[in-house]
Amino acid sequence: MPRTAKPSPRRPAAKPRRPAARRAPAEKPYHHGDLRRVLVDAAFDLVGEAGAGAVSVREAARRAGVSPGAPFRHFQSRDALLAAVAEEAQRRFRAEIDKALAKAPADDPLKRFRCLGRAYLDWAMRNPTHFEVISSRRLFDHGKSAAVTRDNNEVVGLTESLLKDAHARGQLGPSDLKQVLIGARALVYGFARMAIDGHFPRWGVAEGEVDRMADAVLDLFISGIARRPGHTSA
Amino acid sequence: MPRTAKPSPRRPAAKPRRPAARRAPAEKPYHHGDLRRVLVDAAFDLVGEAGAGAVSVREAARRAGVSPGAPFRHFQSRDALLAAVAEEAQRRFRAEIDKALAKAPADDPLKRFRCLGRAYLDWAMRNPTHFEVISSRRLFDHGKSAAVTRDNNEVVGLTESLLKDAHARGQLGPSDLKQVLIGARALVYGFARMAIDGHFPRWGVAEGEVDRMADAVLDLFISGIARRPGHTSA
DNA sequence: CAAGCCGTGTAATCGGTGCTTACATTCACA
DNA sequence: TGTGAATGTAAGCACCGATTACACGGCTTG
Repeated sequence: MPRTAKPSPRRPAAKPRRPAARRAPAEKPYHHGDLRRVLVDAAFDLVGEAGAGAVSVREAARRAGVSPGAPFRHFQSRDALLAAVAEEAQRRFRAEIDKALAKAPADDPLKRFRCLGRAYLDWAMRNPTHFEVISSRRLFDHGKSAAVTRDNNEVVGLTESLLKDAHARGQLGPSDLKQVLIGARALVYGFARMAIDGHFPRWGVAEGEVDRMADAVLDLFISGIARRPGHTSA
Repeated sequence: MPRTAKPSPRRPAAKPRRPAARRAPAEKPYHHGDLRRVLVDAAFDLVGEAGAGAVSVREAARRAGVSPGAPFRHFQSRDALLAAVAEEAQRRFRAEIDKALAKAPADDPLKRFRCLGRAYLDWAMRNPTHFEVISSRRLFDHGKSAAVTRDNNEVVGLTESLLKDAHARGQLGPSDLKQVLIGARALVYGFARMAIDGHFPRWGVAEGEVDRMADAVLDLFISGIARRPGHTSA
């Protein structure tokens, strides 16, 4: 695949490329300072600019100002490079989740639960291509990255424990917790993907409405699982 | 991309390219019978075998027994070929939806609504790669195919009208219909994508449980929007 | 029936891609 | 200070999408 056949912006060079180990930056040291890092950054940017499909080893090498074979010293394959990008994306995603939860009321699990969902949607809609990388396999094999897997499992555990806390406090109705967990996750993941995959226009949701709709749908779901007058909580 | 680097079966050639003009299809007529159809079928199979990424014009040509340039007489680009595959997939998807609705009780909109969701999930999980083709843009531009767009809009309209009917019959609670529509769609789409993208294992849902979980989640959502004792329906 | 247009196939070619191998350079450590 | 390991370059393979010039032959038309 011509990989969307970019005109290949190709930086005008001008890369000091680091203070050089000892003296005189000397134009172009044979060894790149931290090629691995630069390659991941370049690939990360490529994902942001045109999606995972736009990532090519050669383009990353071009942006790093290095020969086409060089990246293979650091990444066994294109997929490995993409996996590194996924790890970076997953790290940032996780950080935003944590930040949002830090701002949420510490003593209301159900509100924290909702806040988690909202933060998830916010990040996904603001970083659609990176979200896709960390979400859909086929773009890269999640099993290949222990870091992504671990981070993911932590988010799962976090979600689960918030739900359990809410249940313990009597905030939830009689529904099965696991079903609620999966339902919530499906709802949020589906909403994010609808946005990313461009489904909203044909479902009658205009660009500017998406944010409010996100809130409304979260509220709808939560009101559906919350304890209601007239029901016991178990 | 080596596009999964197939060993490239490559027919044993033997193309005398005989006159064979008049009768007896004999060996190999210069003109293929219906190359376009055969190419779409081949590409359709490729999607089923290894996903949309595995579709290459050359492989489709190989399977059709024609030269690599031949497909371009029928499809302007690889994307156009993929769009044709998407149309075929969308057609089959739509057919299954209609079939399922034909079996559903005609006088219970809410049950028909649930049945539609279940049929959606069934088809998606049985045809993950084709579902992905008709769902995520980036694989092909939905705007390029009027047929896919039309079919999609019909499904949207169908869903919407079922919901309206349910509301008119007092089967629903006081929630905003549009929010219910989007919530339902997000839930179902998200569930399907979780299955396709391999999320269920890390969310604690084993292979064999997915089907029951699908039912449970549908019920959970519907019970959340259905009219409940103690509430008026509007 | 013959002529020839034109749709549809082939062959050759171009540039882009992932990836490998052989070689060159430099760093870091003994 | 010398040397091996790490890391870059150069060249090249196979595959891909896409384009072009040319070959075939079914079809209409005179």
